[in-house]
Amino acid sequence: MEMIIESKTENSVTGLLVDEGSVLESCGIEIFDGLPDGEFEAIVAEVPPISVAKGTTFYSSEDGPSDLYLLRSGRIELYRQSASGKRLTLGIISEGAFFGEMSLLGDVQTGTGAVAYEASVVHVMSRDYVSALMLQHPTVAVRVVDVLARRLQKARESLQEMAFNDVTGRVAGLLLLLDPEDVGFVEGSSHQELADMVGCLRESLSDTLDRFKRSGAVTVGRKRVDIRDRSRLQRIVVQRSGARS
Amino acid sequence: MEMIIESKTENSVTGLLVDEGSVLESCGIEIFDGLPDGEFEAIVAEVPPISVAKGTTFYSSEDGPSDLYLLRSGRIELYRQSASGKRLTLGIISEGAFFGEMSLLGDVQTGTGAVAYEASVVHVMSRDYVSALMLQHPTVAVRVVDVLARRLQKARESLQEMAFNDVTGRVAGLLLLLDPEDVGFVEGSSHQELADMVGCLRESLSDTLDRFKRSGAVTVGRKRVDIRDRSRLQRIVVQRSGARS
DNA sequence: GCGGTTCTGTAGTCTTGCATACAGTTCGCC
DNA sequence: GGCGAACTGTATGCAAGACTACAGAACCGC
Repeated sequence: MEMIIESKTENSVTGLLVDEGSVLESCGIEIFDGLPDGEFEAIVAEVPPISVAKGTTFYSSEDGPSDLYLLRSGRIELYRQSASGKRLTLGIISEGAFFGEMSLLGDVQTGTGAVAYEASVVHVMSRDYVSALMLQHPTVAVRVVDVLARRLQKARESLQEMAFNDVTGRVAGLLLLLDPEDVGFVEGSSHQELADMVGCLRESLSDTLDRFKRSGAVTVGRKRVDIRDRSRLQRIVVQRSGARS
Repeated sequence: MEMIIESKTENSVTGLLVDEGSVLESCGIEIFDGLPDGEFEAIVAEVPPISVAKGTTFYSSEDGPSDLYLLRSGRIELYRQSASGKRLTLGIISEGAFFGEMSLLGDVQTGTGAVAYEASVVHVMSRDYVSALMLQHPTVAVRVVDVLARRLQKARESLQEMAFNDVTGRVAGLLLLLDPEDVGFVEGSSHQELADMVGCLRESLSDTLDRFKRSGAVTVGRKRVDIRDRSRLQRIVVQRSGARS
């Protein structure tokens, strides 16, 4: 259900992952950070950047990824889709992060899709290239471990939320997560997209938002939700997580 | 919801993880396999094995893990628990695998618990020790990446199943997964435990099993389910995965 | 064998959210 | 400015499953 957001002021409730790799240092790629000067450039020289238009599919449900992708700029949506067309957004990968990690495994797993959420630039690296890289630069391997451990953590949190919270609680958590910095609003996502993140129907989501609106917790606009009473949303999340009675 | 099973004849439907690290080679620890002779012994000498009784808690929901654990023998249950006491089994770690990987991250995340499912023996390694180890032996790091990528994959499959399948479909998938070798039965788990794996009430699970029984797909005994018609269960899984109509 | 404990069967109520079906609205494009 | 597409509001039936509440059955230890 939940996307998996990774951000500094992180909300552990939903486990959504957005803005992954937001803390960038020297080279702008999370797993290559801290390499000796010049190394990064040498590595990247081997795999020239490729620009893709919004909507480009990197791999889809039928064929899993066979490469690892480094996102140089733009945003990528990771998702799963059911036979009947229902979609579940697993996460949004943003600048500096990688995706397609299943390709690191010998046996390519099918099931996940990745599509460009907006125009993006990526480096494409083969499984073998990445393996060699990690063996040669242990710090890179350690960084990858770090990122994967974090994503696993988030995925399990999502699982937990899916298991314990009802739609109301999940939506409340999502809103808090999509506005971690407390900017006061969430913009750019349609109800359908939000629904895909929490794993419910669009109608159920609209309905839930409407209830939030009537209770004064939020205000809704087209592709926009303004958070009026953050603490109320927080209370909803707590109440709905496991204490159904 | 789903446990995460890792086994050779793997069932991609549920994404359950059981029998992780079942393919063991030289040293018996998945991440240390393939090290030069003597290296493994040297590493382990630093962290003597510790025996724990069944039911021992390694870390609980309140305080996340601060160490990495290598399971030498026995089985460990990873779980999450809600405020109201509902439990969700994330996975069963078995011989040769590690757990507590969140400790590899700087910020210790809370939420997951780990408890000995049976009498077990573990090595306990500090975060720093593991980091140093990975830097010194890149092959170890690469192995860890491999395992984490696989677990992430499984966790996302569980998420997907949780989002798209109803309880009936999930239970069918669970049974198939708990009997990957087609032994013909699943033994040793109470209805409560099975329910914790699929993320539903015990009553709902009993009910579902009963329906399976009446349809001739299974036979149920105390802590035992015999699978009579495997293909029927498979059909149920497919039908229920996304095509609710 | 007895008593407690753990496990399983059953039943009934009630809420949630899916499925379906439209109507209205805003937006972008021509 | 108008048309079509994408987005949002609303309503209704309906089934799944949570929650509650017991009762019987199998096991365990003494």
